[in-house]
Amino acid sequence: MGRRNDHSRQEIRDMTLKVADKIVAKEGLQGLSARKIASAIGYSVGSLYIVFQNLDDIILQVNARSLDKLYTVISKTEQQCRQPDACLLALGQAYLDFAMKQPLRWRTVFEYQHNAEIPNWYRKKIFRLFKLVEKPLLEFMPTLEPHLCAQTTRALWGGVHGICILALTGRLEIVGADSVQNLMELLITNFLAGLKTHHYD
Amino acid sequence: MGRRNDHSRQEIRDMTLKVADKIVAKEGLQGLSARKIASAIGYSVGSLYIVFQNLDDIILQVNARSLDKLYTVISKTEQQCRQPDACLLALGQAYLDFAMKQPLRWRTVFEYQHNAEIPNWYRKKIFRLFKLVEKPLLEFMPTLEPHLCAQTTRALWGGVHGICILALTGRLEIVGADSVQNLMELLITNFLAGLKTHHYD
DNA sequence: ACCTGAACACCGTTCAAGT
DNA sequence: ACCTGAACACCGTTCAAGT
Repeated sequence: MGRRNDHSRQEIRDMTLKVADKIVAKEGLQGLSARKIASAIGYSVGSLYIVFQNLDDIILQVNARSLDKLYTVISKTEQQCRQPDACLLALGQAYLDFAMKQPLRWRTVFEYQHNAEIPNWYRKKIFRLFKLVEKPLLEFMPTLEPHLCAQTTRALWGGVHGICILALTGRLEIVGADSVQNLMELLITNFLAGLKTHHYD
Repeated sequence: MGRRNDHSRQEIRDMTLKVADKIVAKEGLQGLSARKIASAIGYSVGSLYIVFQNLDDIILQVNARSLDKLYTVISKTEQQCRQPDACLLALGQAYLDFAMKQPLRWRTVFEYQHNAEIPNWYRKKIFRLFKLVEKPLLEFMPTLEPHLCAQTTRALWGGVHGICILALTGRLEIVGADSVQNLMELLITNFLAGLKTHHYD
């Protein structure tokens, strides 16, 4: 056995990630295994460990692709709206929409606990997402100092995220919430209305 | 082998849950396995499946105990405060505090995806928690109709929950949030201030 | 009747061995 | 040099067989 040279290392990487991405999207983290990926790309399990460090590494790459998809959706939303408060609401709804349409992909991004440290190129993908929210928030509250603006954005994101994850994991259903979109609107509009009452000068 | 009769079924149940609860608290879901529980209680794996349906069943029981612990903490908090807005903030902080002190237990409650349907006795444990939040919220907004009060409570819970889960999974750190408690206060106080601006009559 | 533990169908990861 | 697949140490769940 051995010595096929059918594909370059880069080609094996690409095939692996394509297959892993598909499995995560269709079956989630639970459905992903090194053996399954290997058989799908026509190589042995061992080969994966030549090209990637481990499964953790592969999942990080898949999650990076998911963040890119999310960025595409979120930045389109940000470009389409004018008024800052409507924009923030639309961004929250777009985040929810992405989570609902790609539930397994989205959950993998947030539920998988990476063992290795998160590399900088990955962190950058997160930060540029935040910038898309900080911008309309600053328009909404022009006197907000940068640091408070950043923290307020993170608080709002936390809230929006919580409603998404509870919806996806069926917890909102259990609890008798009638519409996720409704809860999202309640959270965002009340939060923004509350922010306005401060009118920092 | 077989026929020991050292313990009644109920005793085996109790031992199992005690051990499972300890493992979940110390090692989380990942550390929990039927084989590990079995060896800890001195019975074979097969015995667990005589007394419980499967691991799913065992985890549900463990999560029920966690909800009881949470209820104890939350109800104490609710009793100690007078002003409704301060109370709601304190409840959010108590929820966060529980999550931070029992991270693995708390995460198991929310991250484990049960295969079987959630039984009614378990749902009741959730509803009585909500009542502890709906009460001060109604005091804060006395004119809120019951249904909107329930939905508003769920929206606020979603928000609070999101900040907790992002904190526990290290996502807030990655994102450069400086203090979870800070974010929690930002979220709750702004949400409540926003609610007040509606003054439904 | 009660309990066991081998069996089945899986895991992630490694590394000696084959071409 | 490149790749394999058996090996190791695990999984959840079942069920024939032993006392």
